[in-house]
Amino acid sequence: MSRPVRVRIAPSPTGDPHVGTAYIALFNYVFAKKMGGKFVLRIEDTDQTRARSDSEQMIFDALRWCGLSWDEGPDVGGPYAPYRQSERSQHYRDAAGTLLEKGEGYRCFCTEDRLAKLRLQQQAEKTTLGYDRHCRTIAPAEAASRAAAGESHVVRLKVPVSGPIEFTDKLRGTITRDAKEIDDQVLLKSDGMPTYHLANVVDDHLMEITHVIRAEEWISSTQKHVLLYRAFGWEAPEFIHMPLLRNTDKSKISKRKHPVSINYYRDIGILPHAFLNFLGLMGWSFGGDREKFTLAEMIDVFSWDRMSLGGPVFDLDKLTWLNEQYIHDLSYEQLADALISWRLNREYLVKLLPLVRERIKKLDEVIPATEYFFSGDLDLTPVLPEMTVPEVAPAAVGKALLDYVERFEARDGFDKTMLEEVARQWTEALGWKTKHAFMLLRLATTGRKASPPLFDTMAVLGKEITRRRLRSAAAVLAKAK
RNA sequence: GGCCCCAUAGUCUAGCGGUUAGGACGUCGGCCUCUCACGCCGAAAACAAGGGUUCAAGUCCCUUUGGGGUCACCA
Repeated sequence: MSRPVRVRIAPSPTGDPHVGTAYIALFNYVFAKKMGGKFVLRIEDTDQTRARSDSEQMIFDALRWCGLSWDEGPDVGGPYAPYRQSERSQHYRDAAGTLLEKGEGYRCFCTEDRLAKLRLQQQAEKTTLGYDRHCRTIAPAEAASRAAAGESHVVRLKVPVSGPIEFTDKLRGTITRDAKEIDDQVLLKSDGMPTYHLANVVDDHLMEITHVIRAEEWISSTQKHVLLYRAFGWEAPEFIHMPLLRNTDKSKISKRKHPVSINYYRDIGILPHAFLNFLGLMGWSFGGDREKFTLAEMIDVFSWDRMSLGGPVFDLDKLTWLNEQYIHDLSYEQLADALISWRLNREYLVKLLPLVRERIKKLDEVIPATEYFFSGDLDLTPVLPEMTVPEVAPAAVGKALLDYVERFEARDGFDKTMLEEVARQWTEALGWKTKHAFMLLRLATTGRKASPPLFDTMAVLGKEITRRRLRSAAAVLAKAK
């Protein structure tokens, strides 16, 4: 393959900027730079039910904070624009039309209800799961007229009934699955939007992506993508599936068990270089016992044969140690700058001073009064005895805290109005007295019985710190007796 | 459960047929020191199991076990 190297990171704007996105972005970036190629950022926002309005910008900001930049993307443009899938609908509709014409795809009119029943039945009979190809035999002309009459439908891929489908993964060699294990994947949803499978193949082809570097979780659907390239008559890119970052229990890293937002690491005072360096240690090694290295050095020596494939556990202790090394290397001037760009700045002070001005009599009181605004994790031991709700077991109190987190996670943004609204609904659902519920939140988020107004405080602390403190409190309570 | 991926200390990893299995985090001990931290020195700690192949296996092959992923009109 002599085409110029083009790789992409394709995050979905469905929540907070994910550490896995940074991880995969890093390796895409490094490989692109190593090969003198281009690194593209493409937003995969085809799921309108899950899309969050503030998510896309947070992804840009978070990746830039890491020190990664892209040659083409929604915000910087480029020769293959647009880079937002929601703005590329016509491409996917055209592609689906092509498949229909070629007889490689077909319209499916099955209702969600029918599919749900089918799934239940298959579970009961313990037969292989998957679509039963009910609509595959409808004559194309009939299907076309039903569609023209406005009947709701999707477009599915006509997967071969059997036969081995294989592809080569650069890190793992040939991976084979039999077509009979693969069901007829939905390509175009009834709302006219493509699924990931269609969109990524169409876009990777149109954007002339040469190497698809993505997480291991995609391995099992790669055969579908190969089938799609084949159906279109397009050359498939090379596939490189990275290992998955893991929780301490080895499962795929997840927000219930581990901080996954890049912003969390930023907010607790991890330096971007340390963060990127640490991600570079996950599954990859520099060689020669070297653990501390810059992005430029990583690019310089980069090679895929230094990858190991066991899923690496994201170890906060080691990240913290590495961060310490970076901090100690900083000059005092640089450290001052780092602190200022972190939280010791006018912007943050202006945010929190409205909460403390009435509470101080002399300037010297501001630091002690706001200490928890500048901390990551708190030591809750001193206030643990206070963290009770009458008639409720500590473990249940902890669970309730988790429930509150779930509730605000489900909402856009992170402002005091939303936080209070959610808290009041939550309190009511629990049947607790407001003063007990709110004191609990106060103790968990500030470690103190007295604080500025709770929801203002949470808003200033930010989502990451707030979430982490509430989860930590829940964990402590779960262990309490 | 079917299919697929993976497998060196608690964790991140080096190793690419012949090593006393190396480094790092963490843990423990000591030194340094006005305290703490840093730093330095040291210790415990690993090739999942069983079969092959080979003069020789952590390294190659097979099986088992274990872990993970995936089975959506989510990505």
